[in-house]
Amino acid sequence: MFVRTRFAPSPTGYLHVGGLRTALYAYLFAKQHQGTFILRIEDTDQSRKVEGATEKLIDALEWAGVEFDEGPGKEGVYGPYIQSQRLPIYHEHVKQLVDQGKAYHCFCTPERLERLKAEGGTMYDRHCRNISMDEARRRVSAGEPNVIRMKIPDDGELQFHDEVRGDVSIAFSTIDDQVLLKSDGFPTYHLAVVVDDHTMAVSHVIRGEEWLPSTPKHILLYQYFGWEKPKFAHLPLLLNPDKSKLSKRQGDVAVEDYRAKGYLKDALVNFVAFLGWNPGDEREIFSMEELVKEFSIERVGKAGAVFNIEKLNWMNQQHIKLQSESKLLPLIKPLLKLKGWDSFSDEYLQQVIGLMKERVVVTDDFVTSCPYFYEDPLSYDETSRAKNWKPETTGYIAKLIERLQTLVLFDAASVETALRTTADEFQVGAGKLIHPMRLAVSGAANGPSLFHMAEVLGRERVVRRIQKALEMLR
RNA sequence: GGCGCUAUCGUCUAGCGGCUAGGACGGAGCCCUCUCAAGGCUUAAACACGGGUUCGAUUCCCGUUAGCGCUACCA
Repeated sequence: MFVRTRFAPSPTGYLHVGGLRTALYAYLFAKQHQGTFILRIEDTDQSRKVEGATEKLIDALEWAGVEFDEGPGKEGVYGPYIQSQRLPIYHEHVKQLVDQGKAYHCFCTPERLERLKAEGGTMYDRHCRNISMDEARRRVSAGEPNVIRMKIPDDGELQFHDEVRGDVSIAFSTIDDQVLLKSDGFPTYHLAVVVDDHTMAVSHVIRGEEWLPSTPKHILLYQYFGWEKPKFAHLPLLLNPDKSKLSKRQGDVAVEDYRAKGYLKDALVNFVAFLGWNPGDEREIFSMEELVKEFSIERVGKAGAVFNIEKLNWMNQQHIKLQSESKLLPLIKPLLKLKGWDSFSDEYLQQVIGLMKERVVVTDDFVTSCPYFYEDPLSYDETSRAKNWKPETTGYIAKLIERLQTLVLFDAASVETALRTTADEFQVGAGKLIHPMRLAVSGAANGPSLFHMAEVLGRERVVRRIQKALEMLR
């Protein structure tokens, strides 16, 4: 099968997670069939221009690992890939339609259109459809503002097959004479999408469900042009927890937001892939490579899916656990730098990552949940102090620190032996020393294994912190 | 309002005529344990409603209801 898919966002300033999923599905489908994945920028609305939006979009896609083969900056024979740079192509095509009587100039003013609507009209009344070609040409050359509308048949219906929804049919009587070319000379989405998908040889149009109702118009255009139509697949929407269309108001929707919050690209990609698709068995953790191998349009669901942060968190945790310390390291270093903690060796940090990997949900946690790996405790957890630092504790710890100072090898096993021996001497449980020592060394009530933590921190820090705690906590 | 799409635990979902309706997240409990996690085990929790078709419907058909989408010279 010859496959070319595309992701065709309008440059709004950021990549929406729903857009990420649409792009991902189109990408997975193309890659799986050794096809081509195209990025096309749909910027035909001049009033909605956002500076730098395309760059941000590309940046987010690249971060996520959804790499396009053709698109802005990767010009192929089908370019340009930015619609505002393709105006002549649209003009040439729409002229053809007008000449063939499949579209017509409409001179109705915005005021007239508004009046029509105010009077209860739900569709354009086709007022300009009957203007003769000659008159239309005359008025156009006289400079009268106009748009070009496509003629929709009076009756009948259009049926088409959707790869995820099956057969869909819509009566022509419910479809408006769609504007194809705006008065500013820019095409509307409907014209541009059809012309571009055809001229770019797109084989499968994979897009959001919001486009389903206008697909008949698009198919009619393919017929008007005498082109073979691509296959269509309309994806279910991503929803807010209250089931409304996923929006900014109810949380983060930009891919950049999740990136900034410390989610791994693998986790976000895995998660959005599973919003509307599953492999049919019980596996859930997938890499991009596995998704490419296993994805299938047939298994894409039809119902909208709520974007559930809790599950994303779990998935991120799973992916962090799977990631090696060395892969995680470059993700953590910039975060440490922000805190001014940038003097640690890679080796030390990888040990910290090894201990923390199973206890974090986002990468920020490697920094914020365990400051004790980067600086001496500034305070001590009050609850733990009240519970674990009794009057007799000072004596135990004082003895323990002596032993720690004389250890030949300061590793987890030796520290543990030293602590348990001390506990035995005082005839108390090891817990009577473990908890106070943890408090002294980290200032926190919980964290990784105390003995391993001690090994990673090293004798110097551990001894220093315990001595300080002995003064502070007595 | 019109048109369209959709409908299994709270959430993501499996199921493609016969199942004790399965899994995952989250919740509860237990185990492990130096704490927190991780992990293991157990548990509560769903077929929107009403008609058909059928020996038999979660599954097929038709309604109803609900949700969502579209209804721009926005995409």
